[in-house]
Amino acid sequence: MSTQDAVKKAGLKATLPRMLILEVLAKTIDSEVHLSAEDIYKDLLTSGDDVGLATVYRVLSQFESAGIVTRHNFEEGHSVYEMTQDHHHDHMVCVDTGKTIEFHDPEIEKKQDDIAASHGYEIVDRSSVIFVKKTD
Amino acid sequence: MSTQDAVKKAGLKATLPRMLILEVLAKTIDSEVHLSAEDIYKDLLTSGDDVGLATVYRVLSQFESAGIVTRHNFEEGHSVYEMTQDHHHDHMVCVDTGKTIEFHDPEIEKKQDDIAASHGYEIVDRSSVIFVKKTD
DNA sequence: CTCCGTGCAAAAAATTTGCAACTCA
DNA sequence: TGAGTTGCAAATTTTTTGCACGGAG
Repeated sequence: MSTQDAVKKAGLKATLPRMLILEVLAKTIDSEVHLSAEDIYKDLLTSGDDVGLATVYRVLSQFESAGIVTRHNFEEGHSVYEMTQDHHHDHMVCVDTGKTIEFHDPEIEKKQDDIAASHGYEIVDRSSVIFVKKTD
Repeated sequence: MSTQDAVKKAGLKATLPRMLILEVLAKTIDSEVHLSAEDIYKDLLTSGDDVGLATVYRVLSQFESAGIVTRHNFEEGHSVYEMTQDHHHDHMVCVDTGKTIEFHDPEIEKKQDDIAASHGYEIVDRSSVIFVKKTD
């Protein structure tokens, strides 16, 4: 499914600002870098694309509702976003360098499912962040 | 160790505002409720204790550095705090009711340790939040 | 023409900071 | 006493909202 289709499927018009924002996010898909609204805004300005910051926030919010992007609140005073990927993954954040590493472990998820079930719940979303530092 | 000692050990004076803030947090230790700076501020005002909101923020920040309290960024636009407990635990947040359930699983932590180690890292902190809803 | 979307500016919400007054050790 | 603390107000930072204009069908 193209990004245009994904946007239309969400009941949103495939407008230029929206496509531009998706492009910026798409660039970081493999780099494990997560962008804030401000980051995306600046990136667009630098590229000569005049998109308002309010629009970036509005679009990200719409995309999040549509499941096109995922929002994270790691720890700073702002949210960061990434394009939603097929496979769920957790994050390892280096407290010294800020580097992010994504990982996935079926066993951990299975355990979490079991624990939720034992309390009468089912999981709708997960957010596991491990703060790490290089082993000396 | 008394709360006074904990504060002094952190190199902070055991002042009235600090003790009051700790008391408010202590009340919620068993309820699995997490308070925001604003919550604590209002609680104190209601009790007739005039502590400035800025002081609440400053003190919470100092307590967090000292390891006396733990800050969480579940998902809203603000942080919530709880007194640091001996045993690490993760959180299950009900998306419908906002209820929080704490749980702990050694196997999950072991797996996380292994994964971090395999990347050359060691874990300094964890934050796993599972968003759930009641099974139908 | 109508609706949806956008930019801009103002508003909110959350948190931090400067500074004079105050307090605990 | 005097370094550490506090309250208040002002400043920041992040995000949301109101509104008039603009573009696609």
